[in-house]
Amino acid sequence: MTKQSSKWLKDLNPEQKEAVQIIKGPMLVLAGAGSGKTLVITRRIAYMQSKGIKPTSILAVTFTNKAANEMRERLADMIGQAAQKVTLSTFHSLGLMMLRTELARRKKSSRFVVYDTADQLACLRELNRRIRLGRSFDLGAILGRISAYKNAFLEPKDVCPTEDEYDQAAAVFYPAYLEAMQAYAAVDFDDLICLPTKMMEKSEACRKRWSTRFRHVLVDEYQDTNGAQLRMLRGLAGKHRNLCVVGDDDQSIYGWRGAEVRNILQFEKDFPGCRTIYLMRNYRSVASVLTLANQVISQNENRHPKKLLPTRQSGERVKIVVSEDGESEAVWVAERVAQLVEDKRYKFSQVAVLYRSNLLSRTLETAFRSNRIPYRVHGGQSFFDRKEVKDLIAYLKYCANPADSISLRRIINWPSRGIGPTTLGRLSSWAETQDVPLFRAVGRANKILAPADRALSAIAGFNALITKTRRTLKGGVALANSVTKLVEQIDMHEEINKACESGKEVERRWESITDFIDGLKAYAKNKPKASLRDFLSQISLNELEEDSADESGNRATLSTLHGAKGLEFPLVFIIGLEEGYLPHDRVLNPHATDVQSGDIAEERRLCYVGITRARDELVLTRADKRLVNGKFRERAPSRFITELPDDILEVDDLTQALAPQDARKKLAEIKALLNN
DNA sequence: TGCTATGTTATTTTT
DNA sequence: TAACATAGCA
Repeated sequence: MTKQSSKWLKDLNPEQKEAVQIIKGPMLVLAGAGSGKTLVITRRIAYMQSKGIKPTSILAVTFTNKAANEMRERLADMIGQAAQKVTLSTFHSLGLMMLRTELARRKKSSRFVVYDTADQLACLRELNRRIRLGRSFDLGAILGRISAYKNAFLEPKDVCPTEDEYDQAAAVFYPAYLEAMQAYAAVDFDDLICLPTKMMEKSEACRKRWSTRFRHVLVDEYQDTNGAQLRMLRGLAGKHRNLCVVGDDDQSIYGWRGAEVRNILQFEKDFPGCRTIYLMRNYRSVASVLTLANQVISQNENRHPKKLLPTRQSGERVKIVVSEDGESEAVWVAERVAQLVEDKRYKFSQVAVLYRSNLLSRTLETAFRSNRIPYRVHGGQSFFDRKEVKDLIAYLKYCANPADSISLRRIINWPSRGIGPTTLGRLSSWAETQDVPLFRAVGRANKILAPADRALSAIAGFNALITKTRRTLKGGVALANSVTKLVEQIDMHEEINKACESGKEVERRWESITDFIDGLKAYAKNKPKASLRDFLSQISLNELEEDSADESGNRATLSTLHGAKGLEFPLVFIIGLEEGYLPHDRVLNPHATDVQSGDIAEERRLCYVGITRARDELVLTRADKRLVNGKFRERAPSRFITELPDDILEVDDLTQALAPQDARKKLAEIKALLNN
């Protein structure tokens, strides 16, 4: 073995070594939480390179862009420049890249835009006007079903009729949706996986191109892949079989959006002769945390039975703190954090508070603010989801792709310029009968509307604005300038002014716009060659890095349990350990609209993921009652706690903290204080 | 056409 | 509770 190669095996345990060293053929790495998974993946790539494999022939797929960036950084620390040559991306950006490349190859236009969920819903809303099924449907539920059809590669004609009325509605919407998306020249997230996969399945030459380009494929978080992604992998790596997947069935938490745990449980069947490696030594958490984690997850069935093995000392017993209500829970956590930081036990940045639902972050934020604890909320509403930013993006999308009627509808009367529903209705029915995109009608409005129509001049103004903007939007550094101009021309500031109640609100919203333009500037500076369309797809795929300046700041993290996947913190709080949150109410009482009913096992895995984020100290909390939908409700402790052996948790019941005589004493103390 | 008031209605997780 | 939609009114 060369010196170069052995360098990448240093300080690894035997299983890790094996996972790094065997680079040919299919491999399944079952990597428990905190078992050095990222280390193994990056070392493996470095090792491959040292063995003469070209970095350009390596593809590593991760679940989120953040994970991809992180991995690239760690890889760059190891192999420097060569790290840039490795293709490291999410399934979705990989699919987009493949799609663009293939279309260019076939000399077809790649003038499409990527629709995010909000755009998809707008598209369905549009169709809903036309389709008008007897009653109103939850369009989100329909969208979920359409997504399921797509991921199963079902054509509208293949959709089997069922009794469920949502299934029936979705079957009606499905062909219309496909048609509309085609007309808008738009693709959705599912298309980014399915279209390139279909291309590979249809054309052996195409499949070969990609599987030769990527001779070695690595997939992280394999437990979160869905059926379509498996099919994509089959196309890429089915022949050369140099496919290494890494994951943990116990951390599968995206079943609700179509992830198939089955993929990881059956990998050995899908790729016979595969090597399976267990990474079960945990280097992250103290033993007490691992005991709890193992206990919680062992209640699940249908899993590879396994246990995390501690390598660190025992640590303190995990506490469960019981508060009176949600507010006192949040206050207790905030005060505790403040105390521990003041005692120099932790820095703010070492602390995370995790919860099942975003709803719970509100009270927490209030409590943190009043305790002057700096924090950042991970997840939640994204910057690009804010209304004003979305409006601005709609302008850009329309400029990039006039066929995008959804964006056109969004902006044609925003800010209001007197092009109301009546006018729009006339234009769109003309477009529909002529079977052309809406923008054609907008372009020829003077032929369609009555000559005296007051909307005509408004439309002319709108068209002029777009033409002018489009000319300047060619990309590069000029991008930010022309967006600034656009913002001035539509007088966005005034528009925001009108829409807001308070001056503070105006300030906040206006800041989003300036932030957006700043982001655009930074982007153009980084990638001077990038086009407007590149920029837009990066936004849809969440690929833009957030400002890294405040990431390094010393702040506590508030995050959903889902958002915390892959992260670790010395001190972790998990709040709301109650029936209704963990497991979530939606799982206990499924709705008729749900595509698939969730399952308790996934909720338990979510709990497990949360627990295993903690390095040194873990605190669980719950409240006896809580404000739910504006009403106080009694809350029962989570079954994930009550099903555990008694001695595993230390109970700290704040509601029982004061016996009556103590309470009287306390009261006297307070009175004395007041009298002073 | 736009605004306001009223009612309604849902409240999980996100590439 | 609060966000959102729709109907009704100016």
